[in-house]
Amino acid sequence: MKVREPLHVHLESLIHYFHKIIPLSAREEQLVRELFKPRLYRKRQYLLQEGDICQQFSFVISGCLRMYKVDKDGNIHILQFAAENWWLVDIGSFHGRKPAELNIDALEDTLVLQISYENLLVLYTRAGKFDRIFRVLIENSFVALQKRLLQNLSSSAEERYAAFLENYAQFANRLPQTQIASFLGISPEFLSRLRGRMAKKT
Amino acid sequence: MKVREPLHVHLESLIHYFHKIIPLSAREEQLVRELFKPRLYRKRQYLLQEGDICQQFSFVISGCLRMYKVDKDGNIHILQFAAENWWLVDIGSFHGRKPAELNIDALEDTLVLQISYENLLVLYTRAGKFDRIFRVLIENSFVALQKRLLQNLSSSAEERYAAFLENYAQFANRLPQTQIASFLGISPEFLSRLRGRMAKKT
DNA sequence: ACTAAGTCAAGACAATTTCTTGATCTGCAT
DNA sequence: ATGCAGATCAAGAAATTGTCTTGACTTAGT
Repeated sequence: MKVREPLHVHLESLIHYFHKIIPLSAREEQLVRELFKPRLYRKRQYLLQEGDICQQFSFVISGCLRMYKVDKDGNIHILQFAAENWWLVDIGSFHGRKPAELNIDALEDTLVLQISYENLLVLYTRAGKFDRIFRVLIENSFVALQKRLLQNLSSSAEERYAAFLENYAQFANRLPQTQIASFLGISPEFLSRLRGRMAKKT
Repeated sequence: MKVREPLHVHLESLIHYFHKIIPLSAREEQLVRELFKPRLYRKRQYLLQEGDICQQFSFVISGCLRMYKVDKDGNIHILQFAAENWWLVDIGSFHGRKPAELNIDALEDTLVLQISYENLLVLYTRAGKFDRIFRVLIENSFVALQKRLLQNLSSSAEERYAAFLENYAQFANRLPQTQIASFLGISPEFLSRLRGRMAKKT
């Protein structure tokens, strides 16, 4: 009985990603290479479990993650998906250094590049440019989040699903519908009916 | 979308387990309740990865774990399974405080109670009785290990498999045969043939 | 009373994992 | 040099698990 390929991977996608925000010097690239570590999570594995302190800021190279909250009844509510070139972290726990209320796990086998809290501080200290870069990242996420909240407040399930198909096209054909339903905040059965209806219309 | 039962679980199985070895006082029970933490690992999730220092001594509440070594050719050799009411830890790494050569992962979704190295020291300091309890635990494991080694040195694959069926009956119908083969040190194909043969005989 | 949406249960499909078998190979002991 | 223990590789069958859909019924709001 044998086992898995090695974890030797492209920091390149990440460097390229940063470059698109602000070009990096050779020294800064070097820092990135040193401080981000690749790691493979297999389907269903946790990156973060409720109650633990979130130690890693993750950039997805391949695969797909989800971040969710489990409520008192055991229902799960998905806050975010993250696939190739997305970031994922429980910011509250990571920056507040306190136990997470959220969970993160893998929906597919997923390769990430991670930087630990300590190393992120090092990165900020040694190259101020990353303050800017990460600010931009967070701003983008913030805007997306607001948009999503607004969507939820104002639209019917059908409208939200339609919006999802537009804004998150990459996920629509990739994720099980149970997951999409949980992201939209409806039951999988109802989503199935919605899809039935919508297919008829067109 | 719902999910698994909550992690609030029977410390009771563990307390009961200790009681069978030596009765505990109320204060000692209290220590156990404080120092052991429940945690859910999903199928295929690692509890310990080669190179990391083993931080936790685990008691299985439900599910099943395996501890194994990966050799230079990438072959895996299973040293131990652990199901309900079994303990599992890489003692070398845990007590030696040095990088593990072994891996531990979950063969099923598995709920464990874990005590960290630091807390185990606290436990020993605050209640000497646990020195005794854990000595007994280790002794038992040691004996089982010796027995298994002897078995391996002296028997054919067929005999070893027969012995496995006797001594580890609880695992035989529960684990995939690939895992059993790896535990016995034979190929899954050969195990399949052995089973074929043995079925004919009877 | 109608609509949006939920729950529960069952069946149908799809995908993944596990088991078996055949063919072929190696090493060792007779 | 033949026979047996055991390995490897490939392919298909069988079993298990995960996903999607549908029907029947319920609840809450307008």
